[in-house]
Amino acid sequence: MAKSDTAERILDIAEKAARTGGYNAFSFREIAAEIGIKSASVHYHFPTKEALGEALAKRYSDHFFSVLGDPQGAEPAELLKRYVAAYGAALKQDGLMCLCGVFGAEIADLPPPVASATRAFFERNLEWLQQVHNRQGLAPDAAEQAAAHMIAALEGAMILARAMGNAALFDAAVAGLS
Amino acid sequence: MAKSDTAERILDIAEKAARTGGYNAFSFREIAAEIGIKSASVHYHFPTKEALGEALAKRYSDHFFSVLGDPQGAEPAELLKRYVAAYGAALKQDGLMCLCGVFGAEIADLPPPVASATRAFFERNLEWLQQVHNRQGLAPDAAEQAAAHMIAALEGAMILARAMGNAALFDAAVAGLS
DNA sequence: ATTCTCCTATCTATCAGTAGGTAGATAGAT
DNA sequence: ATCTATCTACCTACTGATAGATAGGAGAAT
Repeated sequence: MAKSDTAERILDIAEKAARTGGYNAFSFREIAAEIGIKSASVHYHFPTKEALGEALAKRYSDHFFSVLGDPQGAEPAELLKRYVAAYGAALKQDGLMCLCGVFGAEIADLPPPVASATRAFFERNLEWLQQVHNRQGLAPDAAEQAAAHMIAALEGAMILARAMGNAALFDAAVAGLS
Repeated sequence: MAKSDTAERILDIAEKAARTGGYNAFSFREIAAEIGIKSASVHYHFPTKEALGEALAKRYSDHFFSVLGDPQGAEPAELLKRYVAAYGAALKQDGLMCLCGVFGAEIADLPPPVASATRAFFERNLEWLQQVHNRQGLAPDAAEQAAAHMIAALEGAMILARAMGNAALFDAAVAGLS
């Protein structure tokens, strides 16, 4: 196995906590307790908290884009529907925020490697969406605007829906997007 | 004076920290140190952290809506421009996130009174916008959708712009809104 | 086969730092 | 005298992190 089972479990537990309450919401002790090991053993897999945070953001980003697939693949309209659905699934299936949305909100207080991995997530989002919008015939400027707008609306819709405790608000907020 | 000068300074410092890194980013000790008093003295003005957090969200909300004014006042189009500008100012003048945007992202981990005050902010936003959209002739359902969409896009645009370290992305993301 | 060596993954025990919070004293103003 | 706002001094709980020990398995050398 490339990554040990324990390392994956650490990431799973940390991700859930981070997507609930941000970077300060997961701790080595709590993760360890949930797995049934000692906090020192968590440090064996991830030497520092920022290393764990960085791994978290990278894994989240990779999973996210593996779901979306190639922006040059399926029909643009289908890809955009898939994109909106991916955010909706994160909210409704997991019942959690987008990891990088939470990290993005507190980015100025994150350790540089974590902030950087978070930035990379949004950078990849912008690129992916711009490619899809280009295929729809939008000019580069318009494609960038449309991409930024979609990301913003989706991240914000998650916050709004969670803050109000009303998942239907997510759908209302993104109704016109795809 | 209704609120002592010290209490206002406490709120100012806490707000800045919270809008940078969330609820866990401000502490009684740091606030006290910045003012030049002891942390026990901060507890005199706000007995608990959740009381401070609640006061923070309420003051932020009140300031915000006092800037916006009466939704039945100026022309709807003008009000919407003002609404978008209020978010833009929070980002560009203060260089910070929307307080309730940050709190909203981590709402599931906030003490109930803070979560409640955060929810109230979004509730007020929805109501204010719905009134304005109603005046523009939108049906109730469409007005609610439009309101949710605007809030989402603006909160998300702040996150995106800050995460990417590029304030122009905010403008790009909200270009079509008002 | 047995022994030696190395690696993985965990443990115990501990550290310094910081968190929020409290009790009780005190100086100064009303 | 009382109230306001601060102080000193302390508590318990938790944070991330480290040092050093240990058990068990894998592979190589004898």
